[in-house]
Amino acid sequence: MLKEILIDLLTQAAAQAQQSGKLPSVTLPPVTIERPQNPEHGDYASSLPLKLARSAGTNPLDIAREMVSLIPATAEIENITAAPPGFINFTLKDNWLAQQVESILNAGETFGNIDLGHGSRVQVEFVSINPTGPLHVGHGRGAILGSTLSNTLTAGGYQVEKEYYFNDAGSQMEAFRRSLFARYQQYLGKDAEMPSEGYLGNYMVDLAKELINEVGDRFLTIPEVEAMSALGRLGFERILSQMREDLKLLRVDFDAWFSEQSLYENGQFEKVMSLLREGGYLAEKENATWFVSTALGEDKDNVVVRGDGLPTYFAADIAYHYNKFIERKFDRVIDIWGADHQGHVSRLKAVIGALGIDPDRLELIIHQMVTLRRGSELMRVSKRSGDIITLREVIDEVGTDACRYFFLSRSADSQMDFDLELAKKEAPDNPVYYVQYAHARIASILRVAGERGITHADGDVSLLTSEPELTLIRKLLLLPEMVEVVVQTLEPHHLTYYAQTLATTFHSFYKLCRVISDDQTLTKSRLKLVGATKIVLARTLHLMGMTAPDRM
RNA sequence: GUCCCUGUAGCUCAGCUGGAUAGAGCGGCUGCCUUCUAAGCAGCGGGUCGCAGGUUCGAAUCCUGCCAGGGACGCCA
Repeated sequence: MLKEILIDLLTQAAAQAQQSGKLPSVTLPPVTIERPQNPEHGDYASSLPLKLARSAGTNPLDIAREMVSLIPATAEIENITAAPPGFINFTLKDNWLAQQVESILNAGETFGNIDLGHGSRVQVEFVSINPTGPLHVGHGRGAILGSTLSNTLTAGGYQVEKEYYFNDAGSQMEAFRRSLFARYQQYLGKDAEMPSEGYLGNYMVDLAKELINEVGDRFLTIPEVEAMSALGRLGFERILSQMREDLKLLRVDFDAWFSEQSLYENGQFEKVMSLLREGGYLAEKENATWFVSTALGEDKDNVVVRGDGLPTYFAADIAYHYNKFIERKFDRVIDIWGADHQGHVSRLKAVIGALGIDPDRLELIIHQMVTLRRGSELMRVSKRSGDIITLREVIDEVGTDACRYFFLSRSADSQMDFDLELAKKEAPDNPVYYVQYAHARIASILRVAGERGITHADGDVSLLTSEPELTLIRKLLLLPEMVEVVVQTLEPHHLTYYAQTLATTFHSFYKLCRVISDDQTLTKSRLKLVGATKIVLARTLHLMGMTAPDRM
């Protein structure tokens, strides 16, 4: 990429300046290249002279001028200037920019790919909600974050595996089974009490009715423990498949569904516990087994095996992460969690460190909570109590594309209100349609050109010299840099900003430059440009998991 | 009490590994459809970047304290 070339040029110029004694031999700070916000400052800029000035004890502008004089001419760069107080600005050549249209057309949907991962294996684990009830909006946020990030990591040269971890063991599952059986009995006219920690939502009643329609009352006639377990299994499978459907509707899919239960069945849980025990990280106290994380600088110790002999969620998670890193040998693991799991981060990092795994290989994305409202009315989102608005209802009401865009346009760090009324009311003005409209407009131009029998394979891109054309090309060329930003920060929300500015640039170009005109050669050149723009818009939308419609 | 996230335009939010006049969308006000989609374009107005200190040539961005909102501190997950 161009950025690397510029960094090389700067590094060499600095070294040369030092050799010739024009610049004191101080250690070079990391050479960084920025994109200036003011176009008058060129396409790229570096503040290296300003950073060098302190240690060198010289005037930054003098350093900038000296370095500028040492940077050789290249095919891409029109000019390099030193600007006060000590920036070096690079401006690209118009004809080089124009030629990039051909590169984009040749690359097609691979344009934007940039090999940062070199094929290393990264696992992205997300959603991973207990299959004890329907998904709600908060889960949707994690789902869209995860799927978009995965798409982008793939574009960034990583081999990505998307995984859903489901807790089919443990006390929540137990509470689910008992709740479901209670509802089942109640609906069949038997007196049964809901467990105190049970799932009270109406969906459990509906689920019980559905199952009765399917299997009748036969679970009343077999031993209760057996009935509960079998019925629970059916309910669990039903909820899991509903989740899959909801996620599919959101265009979120997974490569693997990982069962917590499997960790106990294949002995991995025991193996990890004995490893921790051998390492001296476990202690028996208060009738339970503890991971002594205080010895590793944590605030407190954590129970791994409870007094009743059952492992805690934390213990299962330890085994699960051991499985990810040691058994399956992922180079990097990214977990996406809601803010309510924040407190779990440091102890999990501590324990994988204790297992001899570099904690930096585990990266956590914690997204803040989502509150759902309809106007000023706050909607319930909790699973255990009462009625909820499900993710499914939100998708049906708002639509997949708008939903994805809405979740993606805010950083994971900010808590958000999902206002159904607003989302619906603003649907036609939603930025997602603005971006898609740009794509549809281009499709329309290409359609008209086709109808008129205009072929443009022989179009000459060097005719693209006007300001709106070059501005558009510059914007197109940012896509690989956006992919790089998202891969490095793990913040997919930058994509929405890019999509929006790209669409703006195109709409503006569209107004100023007529594509299909009497000038046949220019028409062909511009058809190439809008063709390239269509590719970049589509790619950006696809990275975000959205559709790129040809008509609107 | 401790830990994490947030506080930027009327509203919703970008910008935060320090850089050159603080941005976008929505809303408000003005213009623009004989020609490829007006779900569009151009322009105007709008800001003590929560508050107070500090570091720096330079702070919305980094550090400290305070205030406000959200989340977590469980032998739940």
